[in-house]
Amino acid sequence: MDKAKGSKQKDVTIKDVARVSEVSAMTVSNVLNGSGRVSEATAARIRSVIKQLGYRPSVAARRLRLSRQWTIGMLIVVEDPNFLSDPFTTAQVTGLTNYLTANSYSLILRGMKPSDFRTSGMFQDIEADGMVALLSGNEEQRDLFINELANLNVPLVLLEEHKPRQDMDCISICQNDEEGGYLIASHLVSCGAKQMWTLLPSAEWPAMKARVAGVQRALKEAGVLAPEVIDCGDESYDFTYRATLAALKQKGAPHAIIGGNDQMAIAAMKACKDYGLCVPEDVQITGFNGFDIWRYVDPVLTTVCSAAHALGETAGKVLIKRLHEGRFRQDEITLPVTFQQGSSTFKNNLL
Amino acid sequence: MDKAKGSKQKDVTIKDVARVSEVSAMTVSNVLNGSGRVSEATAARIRSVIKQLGYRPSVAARRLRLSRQWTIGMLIVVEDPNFLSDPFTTAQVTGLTNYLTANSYSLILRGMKPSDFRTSGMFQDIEADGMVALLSGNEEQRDLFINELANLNVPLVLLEEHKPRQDMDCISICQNDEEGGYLIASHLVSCGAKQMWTLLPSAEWPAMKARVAGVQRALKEAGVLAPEVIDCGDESYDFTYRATLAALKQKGAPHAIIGGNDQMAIAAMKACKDYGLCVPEDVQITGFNGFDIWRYVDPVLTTVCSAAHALGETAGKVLIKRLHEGRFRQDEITLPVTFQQGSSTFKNNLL
DNA sequence: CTGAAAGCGCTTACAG
DNA sequence: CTGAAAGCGCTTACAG
Repeated sequence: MDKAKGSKQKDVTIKDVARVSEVSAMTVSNVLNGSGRVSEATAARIRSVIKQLGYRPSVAARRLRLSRQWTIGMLIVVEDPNFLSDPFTTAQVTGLTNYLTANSYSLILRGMKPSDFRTSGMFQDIEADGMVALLSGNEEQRDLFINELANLNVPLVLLEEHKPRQDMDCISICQNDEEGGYLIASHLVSCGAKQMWTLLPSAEWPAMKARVAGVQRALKEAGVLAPEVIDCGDESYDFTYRATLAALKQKGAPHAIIGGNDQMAIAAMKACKDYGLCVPEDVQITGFNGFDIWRYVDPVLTTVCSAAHALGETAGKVLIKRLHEGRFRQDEITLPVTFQQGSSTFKNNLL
Repeated sequence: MDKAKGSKQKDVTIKDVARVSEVSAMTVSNVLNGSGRVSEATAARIRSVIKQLGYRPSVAARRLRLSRQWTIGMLIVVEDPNFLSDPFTTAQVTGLTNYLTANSYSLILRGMKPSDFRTSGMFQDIEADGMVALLSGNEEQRDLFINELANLNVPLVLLEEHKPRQDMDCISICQNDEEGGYLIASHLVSCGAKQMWTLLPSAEWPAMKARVAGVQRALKEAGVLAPEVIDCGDESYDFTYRATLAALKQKGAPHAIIGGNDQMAIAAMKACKDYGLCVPEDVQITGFNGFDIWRYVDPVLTTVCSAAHALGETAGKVLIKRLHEGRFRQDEITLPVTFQQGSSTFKNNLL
């Protein structure tokens, strides 16, 4: 019955191999795991029986015995049900997965909306050796998820999010978004912009907040007006386009528009064009992230290249290290970002 | 020692709950699984002990006992190490993951290059109840992976790939790419195009091949010249841009360029502009897939909307059904695609 | 309504 | 160099 239900018909176990090889199960186990001493003759015989019988060890049994899963869970919390639509997210997932695969770990992937939070017990079916989380939503919502993850009692890596409490078995891996915002704004100031907008989604991303903070720092240093925040609702093309167009109509064009990410910048660029403005002559525009997409538009976007793949890879690296060493060595790791000049801003960059 | 290595300190087991509740372990199990009859008083007591002790059942133990994993594996084989960079891929992953999560299954994700194929035993660490695969590479390479997956002895779903052999416990889930190609080409013919190029990556995607076949069918029916295939090397922006520009210089502009997907069409559009051509006046351009990206460009791309999310969701649906029913009911499912008029082609569509 | 026993497939000490 | 025994944490018949 259970078999008919689609479970593996894994008929051959270590005992079968042992019987046919005329040894004990534990000798087979020793051959499999290289532990203990087994004569080469016996080992060779066992190996051939394994091949002949098509024996494959049960990882479920090994997991139970060793209480290790060789599995890392990744949770992505975003409003968009298509939770992988942002290339910044996918690059992190890819970086993590590639690292884990190379180190014989598996990745369990799960996406949720901030509002999907239920009371307790959400991830208990995952049973991983560690968790990696990429969260959006307001601080309260993110905290709920972080607490829930902490309840799992496994090491936790927070991507683009600060570690909330010292006593947690947790590390934070960020890129220097604040610096990125600073670079962008300094560049714009050096290009003569005095009045700027920042385009943000309503959903709170810690990364976006940091970018804005960097922008503000640069403008303050330069003695330029703080940027006006345009809330775009969600960060989709349509919403951003409409919000930008509405703002243009209401307030007239600023000197520069700082997109929360490349996609938003591109939507804003289209809105500017449709409003009759030339980029960069009438209004300069910048993005953030620097994936392939920034080149799809004309003029090519000035942006900041994110270390997304490296974020994911680093997450995997520190997590596996943590699993071996018993604790994280740091509370936070920050990866650098780099400024990328395009044609959507001027080039008389004084930096 | 093992604990220090980062395994869960799951100290409390079903036995602990049983002891504290003053019942046997199996009564606790009955409460947990709703099976068997337990008096409401006992059940309530046990539930409160569970909460108080923070007991969480071991899924590893349950898996071993039941020899079911509640896990589906997804394999993505692409040349690009950033194996989630194509939105067509991510939408399928998302569709699958969302469906699985809603049905209490987990998704294990793994990406590989076609050339990463090793001899046998590649996925044995995955131990899932079923596998879903999205493959690229030439037919021979894809066959290697399919065979390897078949060796796992679990039901297999092939996305955008035909089932190679009748006797496999396997189903193929495709969208009607051929029809999509047909719609695109018919549209272009109705818009006056007589000489066309198709832009393809060197890597073989079954989906792309089907699109070309549809294009050819339409042109043949219309008595128009078969399209010229421009091999772009890989499907990245840079490669496609350069290949298109080189072809323009060598052969002059065709009436229309049919991109293998939206990204390639956008790169080609940029190449045409840089070559001094107007779109669509001098050359019409079409994409394929219709994710948000097709709107990022100016003019907006004429394309075909793919059912990517539905492909992934359907994969999950038929797989879980198969797990319950013991066999797949069909060999293949084909989802429809829809034509999407943009401004990168004319609109005097006679269809 | 509740329990004692067996067993899922491994690996880890401990003997020999 | 090799093996018998115990146990990882569950659930499934089978009794009572």
